[in-house]
Amino acid sequence: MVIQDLKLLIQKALKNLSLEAGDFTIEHPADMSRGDFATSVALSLAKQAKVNPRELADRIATELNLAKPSYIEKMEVAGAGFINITLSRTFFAHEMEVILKRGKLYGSSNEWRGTKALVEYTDPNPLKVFHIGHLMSNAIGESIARLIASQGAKVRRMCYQGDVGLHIAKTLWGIMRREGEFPSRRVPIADRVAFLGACYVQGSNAYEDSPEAKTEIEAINKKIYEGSDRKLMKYYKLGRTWSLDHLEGIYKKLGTRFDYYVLESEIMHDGVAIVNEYLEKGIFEKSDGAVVFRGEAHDPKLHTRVFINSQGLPTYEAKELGLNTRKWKRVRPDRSIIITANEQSDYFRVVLKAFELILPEARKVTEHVSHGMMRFADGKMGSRKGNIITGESMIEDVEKMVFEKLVGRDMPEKDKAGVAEIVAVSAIKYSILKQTTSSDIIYDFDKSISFEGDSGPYLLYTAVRAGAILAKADKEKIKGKIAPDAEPDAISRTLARFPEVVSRAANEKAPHYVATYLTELSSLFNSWYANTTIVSKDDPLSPHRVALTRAVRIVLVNGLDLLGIKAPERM
RNA sequence: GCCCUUGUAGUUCAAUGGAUAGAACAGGACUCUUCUAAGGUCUUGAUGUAGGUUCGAUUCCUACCGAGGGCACCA
Repeated sequence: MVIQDLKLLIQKALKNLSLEAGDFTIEHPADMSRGDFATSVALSLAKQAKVNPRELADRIATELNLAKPSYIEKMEVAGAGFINITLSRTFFAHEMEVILKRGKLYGSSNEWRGTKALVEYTDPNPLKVFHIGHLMSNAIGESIARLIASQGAKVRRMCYQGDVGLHIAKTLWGIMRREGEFPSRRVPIADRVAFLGACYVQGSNAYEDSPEAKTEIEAINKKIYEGSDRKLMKYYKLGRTWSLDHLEGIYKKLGTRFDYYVLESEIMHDGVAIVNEYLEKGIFEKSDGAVVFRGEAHDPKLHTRVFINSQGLPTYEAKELGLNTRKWKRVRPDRSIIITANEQSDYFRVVLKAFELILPEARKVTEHVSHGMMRFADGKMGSRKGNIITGESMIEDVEKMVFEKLVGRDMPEKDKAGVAEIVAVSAIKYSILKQTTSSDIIYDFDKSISFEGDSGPYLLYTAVRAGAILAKADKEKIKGKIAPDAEPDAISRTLARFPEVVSRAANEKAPHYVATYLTELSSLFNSWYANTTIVSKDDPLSPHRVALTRAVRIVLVNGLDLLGIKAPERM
């Protein structure tokens, strides 16, 4: 990448001037008209050199210009002592050719080559609804997986599903209360799963409101752990199968394919064994009949957590140890990334500290990436009210809204449902991925998800438009051809930055850099589109414009793909 | 009480320690005989408070104020 070359160039110039290079950065000027790159190295070195920054910048610029490579148009001093660097038109002509040539591969690199990365995300619970948190985890995890894969990492996706624990017992308690209503196989799967979700709500409310119910639910929990009650196990296994089948449909819609599925029930015994083993070694201790880990003994910012409860059952903590030990044994990743909501951040700090004492080499490669929660503009949606917006209902609602917009569009009726799904998923995913993953998302139920402006559909619309232009160019037999002497415009300059944006997004596990970038590119393209006739038989500039349009389309589609968003042909 | 995260236009979000803090939505004014108007053009408007570090702070540090989350047998 150019940026590395520039850095070397500047380092050499500094050395020739006998200046200590130190750590300096090369950035993009806020205003593109100033140049493609800028460095403030003169400003930071001025003090050491005991000269005024402007003079120093002049000296550095002069030195730089002595060995100016051909891909640079000019390097000049501006402002208080910035050195602005503008790349040459041949550079951009070449870069545009690279985009057209690499196509789908443009933006990928081998920065992460040799790294095997395991990404765990989504993590829904069978017998419970797929809620918005799972949607967020899925959107973010999928995008991070794609980003690091694009940089050459070998990526494995894992989904960890909680099929044991108190939440399951709550659902089963509800089922036992409504045994007569238990749906048959003839009922559509979505309705069967909705029944399970309703049973969970009932059980969950009862658990909090009634001490008797609480005791009953705890007893059910124990029975499931032991597998002792035949009737209970029948409903449990049936419900679990339905849930998992149903979830599979959601993953497909969202564009995720997992390489590994791990159920809590598969690793909980491992978790118990690990805790018991290290209980003897003194890492865990008994307290009030439970087995706990004293986090604060290792780090004052940590706290005590229960790994095995006083009934002898593993908590989420013990299972987590089982899971991560299995990851290490089965997959042996170089990077193990776990994506969950930030309400689990402190929990993970404690559990990972325990894990560090048990399997240090595995802990070293494990990191927890937390994302914010989705909150609602019109007050919180309490899960107890039963009228919560679930991940599924959200997709459905948005799909309906998109479908309505499609009425009267020049498009075959049979294609509309598919397009509505793509557009709806793009709207939801973009709204999650456009902002820093760590902060909460405010979901305004009245406005719902915008299809205008800074949105997923805006990006799709831009890509579709570019596609329509290319189709027209084909029809009129205008072949795209980059003009080597074309004046580089904001679009080409922006296009050429794509690989850098992707690399940064991957390294920082921050998809929003890509989302923001795509919106900026779309805005530039739409503006250009509005006052430029791209396809025009008589215009000698047309082939260049068509080629540029193709490059825009390639980058948009590639960028959307990195966000886990499909681009439709029409919309 | 302690810990974590977080405070930027009316609202929802951007801004690898750099130059004039960018968008979108909402409001106002325009814009389809032309490649998809889910578009484009113009327009009003912001860094919680007080210090500190720095040539330079929205960004780093400290305190305060506000918001969200977490802190033993849920996940």
